[in-house]
Amino acid sequence: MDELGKTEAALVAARRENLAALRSRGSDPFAARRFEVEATAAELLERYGFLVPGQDASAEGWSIAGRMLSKRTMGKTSFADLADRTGKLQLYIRKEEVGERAFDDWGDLDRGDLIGVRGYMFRSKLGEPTLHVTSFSVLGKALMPLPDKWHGLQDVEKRYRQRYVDLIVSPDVRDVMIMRSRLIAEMRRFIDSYGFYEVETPTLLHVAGGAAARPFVTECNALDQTMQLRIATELNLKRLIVAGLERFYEIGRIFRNEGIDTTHSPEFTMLELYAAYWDVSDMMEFNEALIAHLVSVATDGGTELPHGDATISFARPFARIEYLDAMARHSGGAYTRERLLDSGGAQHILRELGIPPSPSHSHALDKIFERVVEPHLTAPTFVTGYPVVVSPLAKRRENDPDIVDRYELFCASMEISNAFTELNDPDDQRARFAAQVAERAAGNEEIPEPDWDYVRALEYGMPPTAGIGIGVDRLIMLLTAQRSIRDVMLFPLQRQHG
RNA sequence: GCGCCUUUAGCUCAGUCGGUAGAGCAGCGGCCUUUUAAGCCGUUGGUCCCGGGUUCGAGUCCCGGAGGGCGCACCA
Repeated sequence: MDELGKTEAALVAARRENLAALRSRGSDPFAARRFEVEATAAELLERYGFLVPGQDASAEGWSIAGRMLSKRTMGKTSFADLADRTGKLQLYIRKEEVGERAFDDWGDLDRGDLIGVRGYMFRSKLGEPTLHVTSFSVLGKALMPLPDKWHGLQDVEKRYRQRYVDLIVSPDVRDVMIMRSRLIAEMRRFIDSYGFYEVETPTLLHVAGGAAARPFVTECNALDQTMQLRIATELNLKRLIVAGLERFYEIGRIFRNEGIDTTHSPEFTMLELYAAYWDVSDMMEFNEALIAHLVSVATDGGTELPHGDATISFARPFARIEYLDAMARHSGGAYTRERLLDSGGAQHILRELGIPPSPSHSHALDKIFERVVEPHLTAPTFVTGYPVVVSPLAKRRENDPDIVDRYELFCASMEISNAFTELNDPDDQRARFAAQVAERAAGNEEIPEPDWDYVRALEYGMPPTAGIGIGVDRLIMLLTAQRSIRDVMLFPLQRQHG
């Protein structure tokens, strides 16, 4: 634990004195067990919105609990702000009504203390709906001082490291986290309405596969074996397609041992969903409906999201463009199919762009796309038809075997989802894994070791299937207009210091 | 990994040309029966991120380091 500075120690000491005073009057904050909460702040504000200044509803008593965020005492009366999970409610208390002993307790309350109060609603002279307190109990004491009541917590590092403090004093942050929870619940509800099961698959794996990323490595003591944290849920989920579950999804934590920036976190939440007998076009319809629905929820029925100084429209249908057409369009026709689908041609384009050479054809294509096309994808856009070299798990097009039936949805220059018709031909899959072995041997550490049992699963027969992965955190960023992925995570990873 | 910015009281921030550290809030002591960043009077509180260096003298200048933010690189 960090040592306290002298000033801070004095503040804590003052609060401990108030704690002792409360205990001496039999009001030990830490002795409280439970409190019967009859209403929330939001409920009382809603219910008594009709009161006019000076009017009260003293016939109806309510109890409410929360944290006292400020106190304004004027001799024998006092106002305070009480915050619960739904918002803030002003409290009003008079010494002559609650008695000296209770009012002394009130005087020993510090900003941040937890209390339960009973009283009735009225509207104050200045028009604020307020609970007139007739009795209260102290339910917990804040020994540590809260940040500045006006400016709140501005220190970004402290906000992430002590998120509990940030959440106490920053309503905006709390609102984002609550909206995140609502949106994920809404995602589940929407998906469930299509008859999907929610499943959970292991995060600890012997070989992390299904994506290209460096894994976290750990030890399993009981097995005395090295394990990896999953980098995708894809392969296990498709085993469940083989198993016959047909429609299911997983919303789970994924771990990638790579860079950290405003759109990348080492652990993040991914939605992966699979539907037997769907193809990529079915998935695109579903994806578009899901996103449009979530935009509607986030904006109270709207179709536009704020993004920086602009707004982005999510009115359906979203834009659609073929991968190769997008490359051609944004290069003035210079990046042709022939050049892109040839490994040497792609490397040559990299040189033209001044990008260092890539270890593989697939890597080169991703670099080119990222540089040339992605910055233009502000409005929601489905980019369709990816080269097979960047899609080792997707099914080739019937009439164009160099291209797979896949799309990625981009928005605000971020990749939001990635979907394809799944490759279910075990021989083709085996061949593509074998090609990856070569790439891995050539030094691309992000290429996973092949999961040969997955190929064996395909040999039992997998129906035609479409699958999708959606980066939940990035989607929440979009829906809540946050510029950093850390701002949609409760406890973002920070370096340990000391 | 590279660049830019940043770190001063519990919190939010000033700190000039290098001259011995300031405000507001919070806290503490008063006054105050409808306030809301309550108000008024008084007052406590400092490892200026850490370590070196230059200097008579460093929060300030120089070097090194740490944490954080942003950008680049990296990142299916």
